[in-house]
Amino acid sequence: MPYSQVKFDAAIWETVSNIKSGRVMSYGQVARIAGYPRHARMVSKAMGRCQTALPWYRVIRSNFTLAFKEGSNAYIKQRQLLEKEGVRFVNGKVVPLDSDANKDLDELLWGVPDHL
DNA sequence: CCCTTGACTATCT
DNA sequence: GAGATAGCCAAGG
Repeated sequence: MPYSQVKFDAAIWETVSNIKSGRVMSYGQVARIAGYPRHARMVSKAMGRCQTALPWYRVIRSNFTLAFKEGSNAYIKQRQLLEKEGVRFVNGKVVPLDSDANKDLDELLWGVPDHL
């Protein structure tokens, strides 16, 4: 089957639009779940082509950092949108939802890891 | 064709 | 843990 950008885009948009508020997913995960493994790099392209509203900001790197250059407009916008949904950041990295058990008191109270 | 470029990832040093 | 390296794959020059 030849690569169809139309079908690829549709699959990606579908997957991204299903990410629930306050949750995030990596580019690789989106690509894989959409049925296109190893197409992480293409996910951003597909999202850029989407004309309707899409929760693009819920897609981040596999290492829990944002894909845009830190300090850039896009980075700030994405971070604000995520924080508005309750996503917390520590050291520029998104805090996984169920990691509370692994965090010490200082980090829970102040959002600052002890080892700095 | 060959080469470069990414909103990427995994695996070394 | 920060770099370097090597895969990855579609687009565009």
